[in-house]
Amino acid sequence: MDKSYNPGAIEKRWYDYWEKGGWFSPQGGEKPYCIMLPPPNVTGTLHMGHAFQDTIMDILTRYHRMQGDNTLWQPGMDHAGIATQMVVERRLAGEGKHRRDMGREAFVDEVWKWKEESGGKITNQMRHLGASVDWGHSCFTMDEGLSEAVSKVFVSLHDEGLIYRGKRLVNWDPVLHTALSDLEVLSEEENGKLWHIRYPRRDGKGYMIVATTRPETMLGDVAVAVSPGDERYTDLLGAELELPLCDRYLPIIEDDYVDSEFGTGCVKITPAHDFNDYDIGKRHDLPIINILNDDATLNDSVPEAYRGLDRFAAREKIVEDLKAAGLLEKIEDHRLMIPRGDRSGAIVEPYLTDQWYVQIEPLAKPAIEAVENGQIRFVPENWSKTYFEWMHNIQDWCISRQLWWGHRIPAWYDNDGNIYVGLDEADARQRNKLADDLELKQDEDVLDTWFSSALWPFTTLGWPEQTKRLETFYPTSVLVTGFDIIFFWVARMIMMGLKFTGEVPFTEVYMHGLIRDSHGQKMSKSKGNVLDPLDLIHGIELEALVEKRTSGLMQPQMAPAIERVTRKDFPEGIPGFGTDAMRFTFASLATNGRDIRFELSRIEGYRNFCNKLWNATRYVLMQIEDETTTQPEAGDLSPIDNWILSRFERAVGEVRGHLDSYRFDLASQAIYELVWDEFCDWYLELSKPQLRHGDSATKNATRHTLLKVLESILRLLHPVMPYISEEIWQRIAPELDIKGETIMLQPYPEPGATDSEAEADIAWLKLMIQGVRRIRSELNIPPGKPLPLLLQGGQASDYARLQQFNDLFCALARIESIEILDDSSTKTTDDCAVSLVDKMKLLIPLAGLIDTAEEISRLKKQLQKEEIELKKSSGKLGNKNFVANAPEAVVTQERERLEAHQLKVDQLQEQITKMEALN
RNA sequence: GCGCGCGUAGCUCAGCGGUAGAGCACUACGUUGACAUCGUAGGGGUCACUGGUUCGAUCCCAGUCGUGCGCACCA
Repeated sequence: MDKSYNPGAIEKRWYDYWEKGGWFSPQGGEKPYCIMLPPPNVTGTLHMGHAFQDTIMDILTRYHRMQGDNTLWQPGMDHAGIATQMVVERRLAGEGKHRRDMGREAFVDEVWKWKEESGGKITNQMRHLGASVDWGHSCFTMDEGLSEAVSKVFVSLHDEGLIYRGKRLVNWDPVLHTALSDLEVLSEEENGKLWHIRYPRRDGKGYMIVATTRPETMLGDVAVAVSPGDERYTDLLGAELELPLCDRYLPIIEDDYVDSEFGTGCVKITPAHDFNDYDIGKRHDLPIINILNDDATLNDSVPEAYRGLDRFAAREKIVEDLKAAGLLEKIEDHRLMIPRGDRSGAIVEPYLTDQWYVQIEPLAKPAIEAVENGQIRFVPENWSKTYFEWMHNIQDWCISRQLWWGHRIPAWYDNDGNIYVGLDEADARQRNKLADDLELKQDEDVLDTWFSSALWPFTTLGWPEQTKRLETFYPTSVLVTGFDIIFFWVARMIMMGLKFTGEVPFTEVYMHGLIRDSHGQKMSKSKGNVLDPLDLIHGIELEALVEKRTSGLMQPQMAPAIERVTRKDFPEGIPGFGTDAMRFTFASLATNGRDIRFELSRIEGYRNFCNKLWNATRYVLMQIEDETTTQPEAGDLSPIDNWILSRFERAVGEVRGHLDSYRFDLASQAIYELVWDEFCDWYLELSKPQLRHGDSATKNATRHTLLKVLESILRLLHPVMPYISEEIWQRIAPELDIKGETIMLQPYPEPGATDSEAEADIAWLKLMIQGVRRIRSELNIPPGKPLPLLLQGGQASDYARLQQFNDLFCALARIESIEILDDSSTKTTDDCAVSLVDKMKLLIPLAGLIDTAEEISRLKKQLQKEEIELKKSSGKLGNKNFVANAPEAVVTQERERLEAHQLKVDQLQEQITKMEALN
């Protein structure tokens, strides 16, 4: 074995080996266990969030597979309508082409080509991550089968009246020329203005002043509203206003919506371009005047001077014209919420169009109940509140998108505009008994990507066919996802799952946090702080990293700032840490928190952990090299063997408990401590004198325990660190006559019996060794210098243990001789450094070694600490209420503490007095 | 406005009604044949603040301050 761990050298071959072995497919077994991969966008690449999520899913998958469950991790990808169409359009733009020139069919062909090219990147990344997904059944949302399922669901919902088509205001993205659902619109506060405009009274008796943030919409005004009972305006009711710049008159109406306190207390009403106004218009039966084209230029219903102008150019001109006409009262600065499309970033317009909707309330109700009654459990539990909050206020879902890439809406129109829905055109004709020669034209629009994603848990398993896979794995076990798509995806899967299968799609939802950079910033290409998981695995030079982060930016002017930060954060670039170190890092970061900061120091630490394990293995292999190691008799096992075996059993219980409760941070910590703090720091060190000086049975037992514990640790670790565990296991398992092609199908450790006696023994031994080491270190006695030791005041148990562990103790503490001082001893201990283990004093003669003054100051420091603790204890016990009310065990424990501290204080004082007398 | 979080060691975070923990960073010493990607020892915290409940609060409750996120919003 290499002297240090080199992930690059080992990771490659194992993934191929596993995949060729076919072990990623379900292996059978009584209990099914299934996780659906949240399908990544086929045209993207995996970012740190994906890698984190995939690590968690792979841990769960491997954990359950090793337990013998019939385990499936179902992979696949999403066609990501808008995002993908944008990517391909941008690529075409680079070649000077536009989709409108090439036509729908040719464009969609282009997208498929790109999909083939790009999709491979993600599978490649997942392979490097070690993801044990069932590649053989990988799905794509636009696959034939999944697409048929989409049509079937659409038709079925339509038959039930739960899908309808309607003309109403939607969020319109004027750059992408499509409708968006509420969720795809992000509103943020921005600087704007509030224009106060004079609307002249028709009777010539002055003005009413209305305030607006979007003056251009005045061209679509149909009324001015005031608050009912607003005394300023009561005399105006029934009067009319002239709409400036237009040849129209507006009624004055009263509506509760108006807040008389805000602005001037009157509101211009533009039903075609504002959601609130739309409602008011309906209440008052007002006309609706749409003034926009679908690219947000002004249409022909506005005065000629404004036609064809972009909405913002129109705004400027209108303000100028109002000013010229003396109708602009004032302009104020104003903060307001600006809605933007989440993909294009364009300001979204409320726009009157025909769209398809899902009537959501009937679907939401059972979905709410499923979480209320515990059929679905959120982890952490709190997320159910967010879920309920949204579900209780849910709005109908706009599912049509004016795009070319996606599932075409299965609806056809005749020349009179009648709508016929069916699985395909023939089905539509048949269902509606249409003549074969009736001309039909399919709806041009496609469905929201999330419509097909909502069906993912059952369509990937074969639905609507009642396949064996569907029967076996549905409902799935757990959904692992980020809270940012709880509405987009989680809620919709629950609704659709219940509707079409009658069962929940999953019984648990584990919501993980969001990976941020080391400064707590969300990672994004535009901020230039993204990390490619592969770069952490393989490493990347600084220059390449800078190039990667600054190329292809939407805002190229950000490049210098990005470069500066990158050079500061990664002055040396990124060394390759390997997949296992990265996975362990992700596991250790998977706390219940929402934000997760990713720092290089963390992954570096876990790379070192890999090296530690690697070298522990080297040690074990060196020990067994020229020996035959056999299963020892129980009686041959020494207390240190029984100790490490017992510690292992405890760790197994902890790790399993943490994995079962999705606490990957605690699980990885438990493994880390077992490997490093117990196995390496203590057992390996204790095994050395054992293997050097023990009899042959002891040596054999020690060798066997080294192998056994290491082999078991590898199985415990495998779900988190699949590569290094496999690599080492392949070398260790044969030594124990364990047969098996791979560690991934070996049984996951189950907790066995612990040995509290051995644990107590070794705890004592550790205290003894540490007592001596502390004296050495604090008095600057070289670690290698052998020392004589005097013992005083110990109990029978101390001396019994001493006898048993004499050699180990002397070896690890570097003690050359031990003398026990009984009460009759006259030997002076005045000039000894002292360390306390329970009631026993460990004394090291200082003659010629160091200055007694140093020892005195060292002892005084310890004394101070003990006195503080003593005071705490005696304070508690002095409180009558504490003694009377606290549980018996707590009081007893406190009394013992008091006694122990008192003893130490006495002993330390005594020693200080003696030593001071010497000076 | 409504909802959900967070504030613990220099940094990043666990913990949680009964002596404050980890990793990294820091200090001192150290090449004893697994490992310097290391070892040994050590320093470092009125657990944001104020009240309350309790024998006992970092933990439970109320409030304050700071901070983050989601949803809905007044033209």
